[in-house]
Amino acid sequence: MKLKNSYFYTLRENVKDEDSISGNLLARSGMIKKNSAGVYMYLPLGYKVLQNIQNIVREEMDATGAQEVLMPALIPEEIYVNSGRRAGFGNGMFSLKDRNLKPYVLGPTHEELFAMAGSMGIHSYKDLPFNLYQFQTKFRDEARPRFGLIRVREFIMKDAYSFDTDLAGLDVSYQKMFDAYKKSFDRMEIDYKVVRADTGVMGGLLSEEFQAVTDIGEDVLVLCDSCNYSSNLEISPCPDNYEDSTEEMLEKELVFTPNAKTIEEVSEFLGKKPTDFVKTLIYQVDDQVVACMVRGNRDVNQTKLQKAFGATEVALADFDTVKRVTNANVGFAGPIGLTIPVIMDYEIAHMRNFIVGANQTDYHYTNVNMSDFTPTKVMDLREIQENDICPVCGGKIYFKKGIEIGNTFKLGTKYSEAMDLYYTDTNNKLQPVVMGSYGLGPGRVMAALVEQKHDDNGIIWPVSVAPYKVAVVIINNKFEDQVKLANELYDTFKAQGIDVILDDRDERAGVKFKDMDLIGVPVRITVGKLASEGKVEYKLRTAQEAETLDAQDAVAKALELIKK
RNA sequence: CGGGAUGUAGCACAGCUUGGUAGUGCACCUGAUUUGGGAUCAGGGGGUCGCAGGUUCAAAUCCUGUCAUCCCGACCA
Repeated sequence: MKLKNSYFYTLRENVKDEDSISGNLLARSGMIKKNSAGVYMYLPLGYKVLQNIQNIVREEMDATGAQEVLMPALIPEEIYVNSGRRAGFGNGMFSLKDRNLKPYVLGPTHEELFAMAGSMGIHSYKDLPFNLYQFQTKFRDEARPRFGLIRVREFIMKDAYSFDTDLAGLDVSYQKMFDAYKKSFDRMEIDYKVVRADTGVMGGLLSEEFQAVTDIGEDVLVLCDSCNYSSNLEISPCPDNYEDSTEEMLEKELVFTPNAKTIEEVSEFLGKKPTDFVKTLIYQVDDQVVACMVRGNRDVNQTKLQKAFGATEVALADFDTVKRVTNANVGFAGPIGLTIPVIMDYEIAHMRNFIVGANQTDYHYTNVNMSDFTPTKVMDLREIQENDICPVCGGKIYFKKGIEIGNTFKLGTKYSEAMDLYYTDTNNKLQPVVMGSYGLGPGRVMAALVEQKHDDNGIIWPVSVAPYKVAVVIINNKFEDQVKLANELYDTFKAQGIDVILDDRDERAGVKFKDMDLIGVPVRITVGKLASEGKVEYKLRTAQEAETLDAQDAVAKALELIKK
């Protein structure tokens, strides 16, 4: 691309409505432009990056033998109603009506359509296995889009679906996809972790997430410092290996704790530690109201709660509900005398003489023991914390933040049964097809890469995804030897099939350097004063200093790096 | 969906309290001087001040409504 007659712009200042580093750098470098909340234009440079990412993924998908298709975004609502997922998505789906008032939705994910497509090609076990994938625009009406390309409402997703006769076949197909994901992310040089995750709305047997490690990530990754345990915080179990308290059990006592609602306030008032308390939190679990007990320094893991009840929605109960079930203001709930189900974390069974709310405004009970109440259910309810013991090896747990860039699911037969996707086995019996689904978000990869790889001057793209691999910069257009040599270098790279920029704008050198740094071109070749001697400067985006080389050597060096 | 804030030129903002010819920086155009890390000077173009009502002789400014965007929270395969 010769810049002089191309669409190219950069912004010198941050834009107001981008909150993240990546959102700002991508906007400032003219790669993306926000169009409405969570909806973006991909401009030429940005679209090239996106395509480079997609092409890597496409190559790895094709290498597994998967076949590319393209599904519609506009889908009759009844398809999701029939599969039972319409309610689950709720307001997360964009819905609309056609001229005959028939309801449609914009697809947020495509298991149903792929199951339908699968049925066209599946009759007997001889038709299996195979794998279909697509790059296609998804629509999700996020409550709060944010962080540039990371949480958006319209985005391209690569989704793949495997079809097998049985679980053993699924394992093979799954592993192939899993490996293809690893290869793809490795080629993009992104820093990522694989974690076990909740299967959520997707359902199924197993879910693993590929998480790009960055501080603005919205997921918490649970990692172990001595083994390779890794899990999403949502599902990370806490082993029941607490030590039993050996305190002598005392008689429970009602104490006046005026205006002390939070654990901090009550512990200060009573001169106790948060670990001496048991929190009782009132949750709305679908239509039920339940009480959840965890130790004072712990938090309830809502995903665990949700799974225990097989619920679709879990949220802290509102003020009025709390008042109704506890007969007290928020902050004084406790297990004694409650008529709703009481779910208790099993750590509490090991405690003695703890403090709970008394279900009476401004009162708590001290010296409470297990003999004072009967929980409905005792289970692993709390959220794992840093420095906890690793559930696998006993090492120490630490957290990192991550952005989910890929997700692989072993779906099993959930969708095939819902969508009537059966095959005839060797005994002439109908069997449900066993499916897997595999998502990957190229836009998130793009944003995550910028979050991970940037400096004060701008983006630092890995060669594999950089929109242009080399920038040939003419210092001063008035000198014909510079213009001539730069054009020769440009043509040489072009002839090699390399994406190259010729910065032939009538700008000062400083402007060109700043721009090439901002957009993150990996190699810069500067054609300046020494052009008459056939010498140029060669500088990597990551390097501090440039080196002076013969033009041919600079080209050779660049080619070696790019074609590696 | 709850709480908070903001909408003025392509971008970032001032002006609003106390109504009276719409401004600054960057970007853009012309010219000159410059020319190796976001040049300087001079001149210039571009905005019905988010939108709709209302008050007023007069509204960017005051009032009402509405839409949009952002932040915090809830939610999120």
